[in-house]
Amino acid sequence: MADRLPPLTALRAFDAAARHMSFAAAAAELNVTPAALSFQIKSLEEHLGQPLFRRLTRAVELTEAGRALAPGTADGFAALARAWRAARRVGDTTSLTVTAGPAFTAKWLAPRLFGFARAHPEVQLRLAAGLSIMDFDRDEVDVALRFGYSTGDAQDLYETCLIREWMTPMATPELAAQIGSPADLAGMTLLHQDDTQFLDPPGNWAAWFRAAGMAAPEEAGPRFSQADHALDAALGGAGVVLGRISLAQDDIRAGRLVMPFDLSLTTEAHYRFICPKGAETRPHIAAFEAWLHSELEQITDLDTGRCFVAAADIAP
Amino acid sequence: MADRLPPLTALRAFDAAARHMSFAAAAAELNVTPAALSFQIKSLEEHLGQPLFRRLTRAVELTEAGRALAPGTADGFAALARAWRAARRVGDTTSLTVTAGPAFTAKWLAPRLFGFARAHPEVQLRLAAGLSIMDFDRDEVDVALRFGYSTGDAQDLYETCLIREWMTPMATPELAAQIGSPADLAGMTLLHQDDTQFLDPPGNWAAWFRAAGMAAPEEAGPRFSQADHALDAALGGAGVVLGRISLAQDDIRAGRLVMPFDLSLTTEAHYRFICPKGAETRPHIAAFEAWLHSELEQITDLDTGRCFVAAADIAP
DNA sequence: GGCCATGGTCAAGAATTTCTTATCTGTGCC
DNA sequence: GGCACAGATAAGAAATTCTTGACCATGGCC
Repeated sequence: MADRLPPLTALRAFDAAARHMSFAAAAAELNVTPAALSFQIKSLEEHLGQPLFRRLTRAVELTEAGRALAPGTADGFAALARAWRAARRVGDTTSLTVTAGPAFTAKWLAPRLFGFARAHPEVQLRLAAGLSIMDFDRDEVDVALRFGYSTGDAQDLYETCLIREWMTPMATPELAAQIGSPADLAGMTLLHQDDTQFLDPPGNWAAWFRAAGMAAPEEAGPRFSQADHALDAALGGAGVVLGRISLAQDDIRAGRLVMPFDLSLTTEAHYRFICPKGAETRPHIAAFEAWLHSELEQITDLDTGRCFVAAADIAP
Repeated sequence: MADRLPPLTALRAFDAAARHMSFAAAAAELNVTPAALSFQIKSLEEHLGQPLFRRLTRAVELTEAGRALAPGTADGFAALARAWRAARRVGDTTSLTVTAGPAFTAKWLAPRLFGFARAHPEVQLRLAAGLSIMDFDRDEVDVALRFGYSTGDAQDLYETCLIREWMTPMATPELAAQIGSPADLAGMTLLHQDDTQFLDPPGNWAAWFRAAGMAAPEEAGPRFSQADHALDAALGGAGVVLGRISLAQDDIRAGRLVMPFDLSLTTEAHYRFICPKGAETRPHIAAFEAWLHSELEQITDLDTGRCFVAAADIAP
């Protein structure tokens, strides 16, 4: 019984007092009179059996017991507040926070967001670019768009596949004019990106050259940690990139980049739409998913006439 | 203001209900009637604006909002409970939890604990061997004994130096009989330990040989992650260990190990007594610290007649 | 089919907690 | 000395939380 928690209101009063190091300020924060706060602290100290604050003449300071208690209450109430915000978000159909990788955000999502905003003016969309965010409650995110393999072991997640990705060499029209056969690439600057490197099998130049039936030239040329930077470099004429179609779509259609070969590398990795199970039925999330699917469908035009080789089939 | 926390009693009721997935069981845990619990949940749902549980015929299940809230409340209340236990511990003068490294626990602390228990029968001592434990509140530890450098930047810690450590070759009397000069060691099995390796400069065989004015023989021989295991191996006649005097004290006095050379390596690293600032005045902690100091004083006998070289002075 | 046990809900009044008002104390500062 | 400040105390008021003693729906059992 001695381990059971003391009255929570008293704990909260202590937390506020410890944060402000002032009973008066804490009382103001909690919208109560200083007298009430003083009473709460006193009752908590009685529960504990020893004082938590040392009352100095016009300030208070924590006793050792108070110092032991304060960080934990701060953590505890912060966790409760975060949880409560997460629960409130569930009922909120006016704002929608989406996290996606930086490359996809820059090259695909951001340019199209205006379309979604026009179709759904009632929804306030917020983007959080980054790869690491994955705790929906903690990070206050509603939807995650991720490139990779479906783990399948996430029980409480709703997950759908958005598009099948494929990769092929891409370059500016001027540069592409000098390319006749895959062998020509050996003499050119190849741009590498790290973020398809982690795939197994990796979707990199070596894999593409194997698919083309030739040995890969020595690994050289600049490396980029983000695919969009590699693509931007190619747009500037810096070299040939093994581009991801999802990211390059707009540049291809606009003629800023061309694909000199039909040969395209496919991979088991997909773009996936992920949200907490049950969230997919909330109207604004359902609307966003539907919009994504309809927008991404257009990408399949570019599939026609291409020759696909799966990275898994040509693994060394 | 919508972000402000709802009534905490209601949150706690929800937490219990979510953990048990049963209102009746939650009510029993909190020592209230099911009606009271039902009322609390309902009031929480009103605060949130949507239901947290779906009431099935003879069970309840969480809604999406409930699933978003539940893990956070569990974390939050666990943090509060931990903090409260930590605060209670401060007023408790009957039990004392000490953490020390595994080697020091095995070779020095544990054999002497009986003496402390006899001198202070009112204190219940608990040992927690391990190197990683350092959060006094989180891990519910009162005192830590650590070997290493004083960081000095820990504002809210009380820290005193227990002993100056030194190292010298040690072996069984039989094995030591074959050792005349440092050069003889080259042909023998040297036992290595990893836990003085991290020191800077490291307190290892290479350093001792440098101090002895000769090149270290090739790094060979068994390695131990814990110093007490290396010492135990030496006691079994497996080889020569560069032993730490604090750990070997008893074996040296008993004649189970001998030190064939006067040459001893000292280091800037110390054994330190560490506790939260202010805790050092609590009677049972003060008693323990005093006892440690008086016990460790005896070790200085072994200093007489030895030749000390600081590891820092002979760094390569 | 009827009955009972189970698990949750509701409403009213009781009990307890929590808050306010008003007054008081000690200390530093002008 | 007197004032302002920061907190403490006491008594009564307000709010909350709880219990009692109903009720309801459902599934299993005889």
